[in-house]
Amino acid sequence: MTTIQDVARQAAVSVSTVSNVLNGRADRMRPETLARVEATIEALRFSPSKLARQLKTGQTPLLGLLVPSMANPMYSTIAREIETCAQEKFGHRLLLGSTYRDREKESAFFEDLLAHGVRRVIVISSLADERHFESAVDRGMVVVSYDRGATPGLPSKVGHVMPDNFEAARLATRHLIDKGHRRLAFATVAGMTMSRGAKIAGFHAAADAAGLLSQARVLDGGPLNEYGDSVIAEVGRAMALHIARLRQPPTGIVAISDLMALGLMAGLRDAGLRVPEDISIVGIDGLFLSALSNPMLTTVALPVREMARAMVERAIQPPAGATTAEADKVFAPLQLIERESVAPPPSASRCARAATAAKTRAKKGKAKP
Amino acid sequence: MTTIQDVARQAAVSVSTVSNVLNGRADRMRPETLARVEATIEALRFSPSKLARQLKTGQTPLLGLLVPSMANPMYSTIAREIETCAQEKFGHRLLLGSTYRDREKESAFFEDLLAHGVRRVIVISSLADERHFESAVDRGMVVVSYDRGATPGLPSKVGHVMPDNFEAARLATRHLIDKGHRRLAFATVAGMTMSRGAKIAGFHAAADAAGLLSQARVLDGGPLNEYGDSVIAEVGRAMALHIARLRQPPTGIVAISDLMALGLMAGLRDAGLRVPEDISIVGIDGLFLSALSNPMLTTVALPVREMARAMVERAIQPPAGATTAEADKVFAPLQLIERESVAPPPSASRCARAATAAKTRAKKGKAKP
DNA sequence: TCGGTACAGTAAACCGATACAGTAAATTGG
DNA sequence: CCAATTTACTGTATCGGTTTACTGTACCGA
Repeated sequence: MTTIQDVARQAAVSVSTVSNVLNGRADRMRPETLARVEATIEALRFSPSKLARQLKTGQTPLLGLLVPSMANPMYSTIAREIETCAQEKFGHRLLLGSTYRDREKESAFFEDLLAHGVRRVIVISSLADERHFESAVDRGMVVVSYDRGATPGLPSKVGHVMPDNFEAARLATRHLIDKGHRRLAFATVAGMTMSRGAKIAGFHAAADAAGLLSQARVLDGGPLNEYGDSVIAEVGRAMALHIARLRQPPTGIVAISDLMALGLMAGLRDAGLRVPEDISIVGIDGLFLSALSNPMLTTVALPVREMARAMVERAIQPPAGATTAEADKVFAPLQLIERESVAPPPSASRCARAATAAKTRAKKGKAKP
Repeated sequence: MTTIQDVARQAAVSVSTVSNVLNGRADRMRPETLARVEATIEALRFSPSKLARQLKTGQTPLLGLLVPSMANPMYSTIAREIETCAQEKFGHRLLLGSTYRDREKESAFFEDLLAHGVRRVIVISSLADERHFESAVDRGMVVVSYDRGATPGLPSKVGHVMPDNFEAARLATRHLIDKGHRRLAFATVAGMTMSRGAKIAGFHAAADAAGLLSQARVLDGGPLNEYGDSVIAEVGRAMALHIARLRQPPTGIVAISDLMALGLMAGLRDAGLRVPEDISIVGIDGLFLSALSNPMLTTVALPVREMARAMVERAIQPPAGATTAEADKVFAPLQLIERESVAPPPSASRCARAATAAKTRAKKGKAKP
């Protein structure tokens, strides 16, 4: 590899001068010197080692990104937006890691980033405490966290960006209510996100506003296994079987995420129930994949690109004094995308009929008369 | 940040000794010195700067990974396997980039990697020529490419790992033929992968073996737009509309990828055709998402983990003399996963009936009597 | 007692940049 | 005309490690 010394020698100037050229301090030299150095750089196809530069300046154009699993389409979508934004606006590349929601892996990643000199990280995590983030901040890192709020009252050192989860769930739930549903459920998974609470609150708020609180229940699919994320759909699938066996199953279900909704739909079908005729489903996320399902999933789309931009900006250009008490950035522009997975609930009679039919079909789940 | 000097001072030894401890040269010192240094490292929570180390050694524990788009579930699945393997087996982290199948972005990424001192890259690309890879190899990089073969005859400097695409397509096609299909099609997208050719050949080979070559056609959905990848499904969807309008539509379709298959199924449904009753579909990839579709997609699963492992190994521990003529690594353990999207073709009479029915349903595509 | 060999550890050059202090020559001012 | 300033550079310490060559003992056999 050609170095700055090679350029200096070739152009018959000192390395300092070459360095000045590289760093845009052209005012300190004659135009002809500048031209000569630039020509030499061009001729030698010289590109300064970011490494050596970083060792001296302590700055590296790298952004760490921690996700529970890249194989989860929601996270890979966010990751792509983050990467594009970081790259195009700030010339940063991405150092990516999957944590499988494991504290050890998460800490190890932070240590590695520190050792690599990376000082800005965006983390999507569900772990309850963020002390390991804070300790990283103490060691000079800028940390931005997605989809978790600061503990109220406690000023946090890490930035927080999240969608308006409360509103998203409320919107989804109200859509169901507007279509006539009375028996509602919210389908979730233990420990999946920190935002679970806000979504459940939104679900309850919508139910309450319609006087349906007593008929609104939260269904928990239990904790995720190690491979964590692509597997959420399987949890939804299993939960659907449980739902189908209920004496009074809900007629409208809000899923914590699109992947969960997709799993739920598959499981309902396994159980011989039809969506939306027997049960309506609405997701939260707005994955492009949810437009491909059968029936096409009705969902509340989150402003992914905007949130990605906000995270990157907060990570790379932290506002002054950002490390002390800082308001969470909440993104509101939610969009309910009405597709096919929601319909009015079955009438009482139809409902009974459906239940009978379901039992007949349950043997081998081809949902056709 | 604490440095090696801090440790040396604290432990009352020279930095060389600390360095020796760090690099496992314990034989050069008394056990008690070793213990003292180790204790100090522990106490100071010292972690050597990978940066400084790399500047000296020229080695960095970073692996570059270039994909067309992280939002494509197939690539994010591969990426996850690559990351896990690189991390667990070699302690390498991933520097990830999306290229959107753009030559400029691809070259820029290589330049950046070089400047960052990263010397090993895995690239998933569809660009026709790999000259920019080769030039990177000349500058000291180890490049491994997925899903493209070396130009036969020309010894390549880059490693090649790929599934047995020919066999995958052949398997998928034969499955259709075994189920009684005669009118076959292969659904693809222009420029999507370099492996298109092998898949088409496998498709033709299976058709030929059954004497069906004249009834086997290749359907091309045209080139992808800039956002490239999550959009393949949309191409499939559009293509389905075209297929539905054909005078003699195929009864069995092999899709170049699962995402394409998913789009095809959605589009066929839009057009009022039923899968598998009217048309059977089989995908290639084995995405976990394809188990969630309705009907569940029959697909040929690729050995993702094994391929990921091979790529990582080839990138991090290149065999001696690997830069000269090297055989492509082809992975054969393919698995046909039979699910619901394939059934025997409609009989002639049923077929006509279906066509009529399709027209009736075509207004608003609720595929139910 | 001497030369040779382990042993235990150190000093210093080096990796490729940046940046600050310094310097020689040209220009300016009074 | 000479000191002061500006212009246009250069020399070198520095970032935080690794590594090679070297040093000073202690021990050994002859």
